[in-house]
Amino acid sequence: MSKNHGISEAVIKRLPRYYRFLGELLKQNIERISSRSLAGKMKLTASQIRQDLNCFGGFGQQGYGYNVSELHREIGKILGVDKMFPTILLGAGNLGKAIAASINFSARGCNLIGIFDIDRELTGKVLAGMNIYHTDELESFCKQYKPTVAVLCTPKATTQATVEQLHNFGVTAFWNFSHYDLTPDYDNAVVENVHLGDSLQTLTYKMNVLSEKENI
Amino acid sequence: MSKNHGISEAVIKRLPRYYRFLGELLKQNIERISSRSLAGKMKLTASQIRQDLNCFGGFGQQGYGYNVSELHREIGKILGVDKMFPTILLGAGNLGKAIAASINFSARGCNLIGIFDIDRELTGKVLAGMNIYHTDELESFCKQYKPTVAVLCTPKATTQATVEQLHNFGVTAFWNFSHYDLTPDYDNAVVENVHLGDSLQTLTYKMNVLSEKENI
DNA sequence: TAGATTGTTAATCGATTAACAATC
DNA sequence: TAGATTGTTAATCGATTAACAATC
Repeated sequence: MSKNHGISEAVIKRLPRYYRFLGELLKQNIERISSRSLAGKMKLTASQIRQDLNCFGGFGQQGYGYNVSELHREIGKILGVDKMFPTILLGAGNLGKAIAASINFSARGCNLIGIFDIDRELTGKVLAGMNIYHTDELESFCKQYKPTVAVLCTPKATTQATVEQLHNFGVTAFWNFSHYDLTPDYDNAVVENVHLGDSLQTLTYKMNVLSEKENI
Repeated sequence: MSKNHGISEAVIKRLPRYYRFLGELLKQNIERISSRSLAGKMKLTASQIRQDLNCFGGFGQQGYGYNVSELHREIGKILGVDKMFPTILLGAGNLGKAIAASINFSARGCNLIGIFDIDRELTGKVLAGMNIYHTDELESFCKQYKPTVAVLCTPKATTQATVEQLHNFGVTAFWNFSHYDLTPDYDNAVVENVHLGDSLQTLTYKMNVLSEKENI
């Protein structure tokens, strides 16, 4: 796991949210904002916002606050929204299809260039404007197009092997939706595990607590 | 937001993962496990596991460790996997369809009983074995079936209004996939926001850090 | 009994919040 | 200049880790 230039995971997780809120303000033609007023909108503290932003530089100005469009641009740069990481998606099942169709990859520095599945029924069909390739073609595709990001919508059982293969082919970032918990042992790899089932269960846990409370 | 019986958010977020790993061990017919050995598998510390579990009770035994099937059952009970919260899904777009089809709701204490969309093109079609209803029927449906959990795959713009409406109809848990950040002002409501775009951006951030490091 | 491993208290570490001097 | 608000240091809070007595 990379050391993230010393920026804590907690701060990193908040960055995309800052970026979104600033984008909203920009749309509303709001020119400047204070940490206090942004904190109000985002349900954070002004202190935390100033601390977070100062991890990356002094974007504000005393007595004025932050220039919305400048701050938005700076955070965008930090997040790499202007990048074009060649990205592939593996597993064109229900979730894979939905992600290919509904995520705006290019607004997030990723360029989706290929979709793969083992099912020959799907191979050749079109999804999100691109052909679905058979997994057999993965190696030659990677050699030619050199993707660096992979979206994993693969079954639990095959994920680990797929990751090892992809890593050999030069993929270093894994957005993992499979039920397999990916903990990369490579130094030069980054992982983001998304486990939707776990997310639903934290909700049901809270729901249980809530309903117990009400039954008292 | 509910106070979760004093259990910290960090612990709650780890519970579903404990449950999954214990389920795996159970499948492998492993009878008992020590906090040390579980920590090795889950890449946590033994200390943390013992602390986490002791929030809910003394499930282990000195000198022995934890009985896998007992601990699995206990955590399942805490998460409420045996519940049957009536659940509805709003928005049968790409993501809504994928979630309806790919999430095992019943294994997580939820019983998906209805899918709704404003698009009359979709109304009447079948998804995940059930009819898609028009949003107009939401009120009468809620009065009859009293769902308590809602999955929101709705557009950003309509989410807040939908939540207010649903809350009036008795829905108290919201699994929110819309791009709108839900921060419920009700006491008797729980929310889990899932923002897939944000998740991808934390990955691209780390990818940027990684590629900068390599270019040194 | 001796060995193992928990439950739990104490120590450490990190993240959030508060305070305030610097400065626009 | 006076008022506002940042950047930054110090204080607080909470979560993780370490240690160890209790006990199976």
